Amino acid sequence: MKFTNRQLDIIQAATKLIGEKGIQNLTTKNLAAEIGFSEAALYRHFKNKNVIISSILEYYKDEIKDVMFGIIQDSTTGILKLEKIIEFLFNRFSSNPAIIMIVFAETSFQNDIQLSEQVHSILKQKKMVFEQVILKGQNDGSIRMDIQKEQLATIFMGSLRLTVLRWRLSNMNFDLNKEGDILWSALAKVFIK
Amino acid sequence: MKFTNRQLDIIQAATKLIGEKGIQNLTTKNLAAEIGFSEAALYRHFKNKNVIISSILEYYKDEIKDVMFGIIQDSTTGILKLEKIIEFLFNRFSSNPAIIMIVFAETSFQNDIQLSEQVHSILKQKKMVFEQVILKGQNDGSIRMDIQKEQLATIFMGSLRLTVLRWRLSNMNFDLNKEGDILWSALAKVFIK
Amino acid sequence: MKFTNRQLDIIQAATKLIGEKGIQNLTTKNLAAEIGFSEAALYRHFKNKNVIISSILEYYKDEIKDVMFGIIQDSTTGILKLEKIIEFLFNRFSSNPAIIMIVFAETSFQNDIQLSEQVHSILKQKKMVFEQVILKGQNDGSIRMDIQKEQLATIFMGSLRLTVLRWRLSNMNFDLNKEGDILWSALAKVFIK
Amino acid sequence: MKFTNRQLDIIQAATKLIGEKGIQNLTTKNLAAEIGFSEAALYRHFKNKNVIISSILEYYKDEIKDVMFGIIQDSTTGILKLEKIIEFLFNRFSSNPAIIMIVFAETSFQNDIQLSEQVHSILKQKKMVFEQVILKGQNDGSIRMDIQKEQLATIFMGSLRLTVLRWRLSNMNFDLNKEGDILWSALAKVFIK
DNA sequence: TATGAATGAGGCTTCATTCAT
DNA sequence: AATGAATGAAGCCTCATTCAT
Repeated sequence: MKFTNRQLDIIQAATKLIGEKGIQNLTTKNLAAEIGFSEAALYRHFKNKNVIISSILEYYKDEIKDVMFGIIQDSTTGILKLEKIIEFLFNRFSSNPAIIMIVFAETSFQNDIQLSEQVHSILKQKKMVFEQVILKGQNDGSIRMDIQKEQLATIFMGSLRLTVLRWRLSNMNFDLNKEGDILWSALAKVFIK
Repeated sequence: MKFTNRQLDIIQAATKLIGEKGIQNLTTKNLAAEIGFSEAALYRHFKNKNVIISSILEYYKDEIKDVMFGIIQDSTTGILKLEKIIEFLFNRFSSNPAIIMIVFAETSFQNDIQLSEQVHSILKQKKMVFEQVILKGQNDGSIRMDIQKEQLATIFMGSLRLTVLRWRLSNMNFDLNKEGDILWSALAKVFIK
Repeated sequence: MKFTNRQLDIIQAATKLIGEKGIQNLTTKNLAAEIGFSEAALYRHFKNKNVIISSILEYYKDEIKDVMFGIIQDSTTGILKLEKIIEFLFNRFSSNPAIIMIVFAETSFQNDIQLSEQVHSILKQKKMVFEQVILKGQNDGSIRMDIQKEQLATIFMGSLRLTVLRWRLSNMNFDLNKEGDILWSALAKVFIK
Repeated sequence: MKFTNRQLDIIQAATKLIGEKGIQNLTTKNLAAEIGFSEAALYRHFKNKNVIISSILEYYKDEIKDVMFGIIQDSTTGILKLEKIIEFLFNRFSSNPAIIMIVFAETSFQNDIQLSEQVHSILKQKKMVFEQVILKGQNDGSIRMDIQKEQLATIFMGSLRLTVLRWRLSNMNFDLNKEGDILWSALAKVFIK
């Protein structure tokens, strides 16, 4: 196990707080109150607040990575993998909106060099995964080859992110899964050879 | 004029601070120090800090809007308009990276309802502009019609945003304009009928 | 003239501010806004804020003193003088409630030794006036002699002050003049021989 | 217990500060210094400064109420109750002058609607207690009946308050208990049938 | 493991006042 | 006579963190 139960409690509570009002809402006071114990107790489980944030990032990175690798291995063609991934992600965000602000948190941690680098590294890693999937798709003939995998990955991730962001900003007042379907039917036309 | 000179000084200094380390770096103390006067002096020019942030958002909204409308009217086909816009934006961000964190600041203001709505409204407005441009492109035959303008706008804005974000996170260690060209050649293939 | 016109404007505006929300509401900013000019302008007319407060105290001391001396000389018996005075005062407070907080401001200026002494001196002076009136009443046979003038003055002033205070605290939601009449009919029974 | 020990420390220190120089002297900085810990520590014991003030008011309201009810039940006739009460109050103020500014603080909180109402409500409650005592005195024949209990209460409380106020303004340079006796002998003559 | 108490640093804001124009 | 700009001091409050119990 990477985290103790108590640490998982904290990660979950922190996710909720960030999901509600952004990182500025993640104070030790709010966090302790959300969990239902004292602020001091937090320091039994994590060295400091930055380690908590860092752990949150790791936690969701792993969680999403695991599912994505499952999808990648199960699906046959590259284009199908992308379809399954987008389906999973929109579903995940839809059922747990709080994690959106963490998964797309790149701009939130400029403050702190170490967190900023961690966040950048996670983004690069995700991009590489998508590029590999797209490359396979180009090789298996399901994805067009006249556009480089890097640009297709940018288009895929970028439009996905923006759609999810709009959903958050609208206070989730449209059906994200439906919007995801519509986006995918557009992306599919764009990606197919 | 919408703002006094001193207000423009403050907006510029605030932009710099946010550009460097995010909104958490925009404190009254840092801001006053950046401008070179006392914290109290800020309050002669703006009612409070939220009004400063709000003004920054308005300022860059207007600035970018003006140029975009110029481009929209000058260029002939829809696809050319998009090309000019992307060129302008990458150039703008490249020459003044600080504004990136403001123009893409949507996640930064969840804290504050009013700012959050302002930021959402700006995003919606931008999306509509892109949709109109795309619609014209579809009517003039320069842009494909088998994908709805809304989805094309999402693809356009999303991939543009993600590219710029990666540049920031990489500490601007690649040539944003060149990357913009590459992205555009991909998008062009995607958009053309 | 003791004060210039501009100084009288300032005294009047300050009275209004204090009347509305107490001395804590008398800030240079509020005062300037109330008058309709700049804060800096205040310093053309008064050396500083304490001098303004001091002037307010003097102004109303004089104003009330003048009327009271008129009453004292006009009326015949001591008891009639008291009646006229109480009538005048309740009428004055009723028509201009703002001055109540100034005329009864003794607890407001503890902060500042000089103002505190000024306020004490005004109170002592008022008390002496009432004692003289009562003494005359005792001599002319209209006021009982078995209680010392000092105690009768305390009873008179004290009950008057408390009645007016209650009126202010109730947001002036009863008829002060009527309540003054009722109080006076009680006091008259108490004072008469 | 209504308050923790630390809260009582804070109430006591605040009382002292207000007693010395009025509410304007009750700043978080002064208060923390008086107690001997940091400003931040205050906020572990009270939510904010207004709650501190509110607590002070409650504390002394209760304290005085308890004693007064004891007196009311012990004494026989109405007039005797009044005598005991005045004796107790002058003694209390004499031995702890700081609380005077709190018990007579009605004009100090106009600034704040909630405090202002609290202070008004306390005053009304006290008035009612005195009116009840007086009513009993009128029924048991010890207090005159030709003046309404409301007016007698005003006379009683008003003259008491003014006497105490004069003592404070004079920097306590006369013997308050002795002055209380003198006042009472006057009031007794006034109240007795 | 947990907490109550405490704190230094810093947050935003208002205060009365000054000064050049 | 008046003002716009500025300021040092101070206001209230929250932050992340520590430590003794």
